[in-house]
Amino acid sequence: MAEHSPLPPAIFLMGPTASGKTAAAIELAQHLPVELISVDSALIYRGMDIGTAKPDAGTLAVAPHHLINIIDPTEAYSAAAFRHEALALMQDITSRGHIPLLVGGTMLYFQALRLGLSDLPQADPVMRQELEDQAARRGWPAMHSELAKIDPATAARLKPGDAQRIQRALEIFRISGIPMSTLLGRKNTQALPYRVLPLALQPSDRAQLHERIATRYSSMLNRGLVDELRALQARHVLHPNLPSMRCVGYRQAWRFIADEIDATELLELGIIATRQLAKRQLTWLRSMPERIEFDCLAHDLAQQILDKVRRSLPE
RNA sequence: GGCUCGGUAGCUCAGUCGGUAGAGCAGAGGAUUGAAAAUCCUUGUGUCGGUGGUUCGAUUCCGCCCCGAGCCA
Repeated sequence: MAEHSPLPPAIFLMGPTASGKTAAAIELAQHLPVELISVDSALIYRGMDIGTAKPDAGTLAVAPHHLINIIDPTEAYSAAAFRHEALALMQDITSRGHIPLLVGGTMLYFQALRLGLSDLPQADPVMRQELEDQAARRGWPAMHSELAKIDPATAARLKPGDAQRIQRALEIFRISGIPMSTLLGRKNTQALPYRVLPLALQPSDRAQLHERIATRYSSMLNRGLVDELRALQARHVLHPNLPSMRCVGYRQAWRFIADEIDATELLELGIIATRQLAKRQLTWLRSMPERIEFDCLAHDLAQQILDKVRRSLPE
């Protein structure tokens, strides 16, 4: 461990959806020389504002967030792209004498930043389509057996029903000729050159977070989530399988517009999907070592975080 | 008031030709390397509405009662 080079500080503010991350981050930005980087796989989309609970223009003017509104809903993003861009931004911010404050709920992105990613070939839409077509003919279990022949370790790790990961493993092999497990096994320590303060927002009472989620989703619908999606559909060529259209809330709104579900189901299913998202995010958080926990239901959450950050970053 | 159909897991329901019951959803837990707000895995004991009767044995058959929906008066 090279703890002699004084690493510059960085703050991670991680929490499930509806935990009040954004409000806390904005509070910090008003008192400390921080710059915000959004760590959120949904806030990246331009035009997807209501359903992603994106801070409004006024808020963004006061507290600018990097990595918000960077691509159209027709495009795809990735953990690798995030890592690349976030690292560059962190360097810029640090060179300006500021502290990078990474806020969000996409835990894979946080992990990719902190632990790095292996050197894998990037996604190839043509190859994926090919694999998709083959799977449609032969079924995913057959694709899983094919994977078992070329990469037994990965096949053993993946469940035969996990189409997405089986597809990725096959894609990696067909592009590079090397099994995914081999590539993942290569030494690849890309330690993050920052002293990270990992703050985790978790609810002391899950039921209360669930209520907050229900209220918030209901208000998203009142504020025109469905119309927002209609506008996007008019402006772009969209498909329900696009990553953007699989975002919680939008997926359900799509089904409502397609007349598959009624307004009652739209509300109900959207709330359920959001709760399940929060749950998955909490699973990630629990598995993160050395996190500093806060109860996101505390009324003085922002103040607590501010105090903690001040104590941890002696200038 | 009479008739009919219902009352089984938090919800929607299946089922037991009589041997105390199981799916989907929800909830909970877990995995997670270029789609991650994605994708996948694990996890089901509940006075089978109540009460009498028949029976070795009733959630199942019969009687009565309660509750809900519908139809007829």
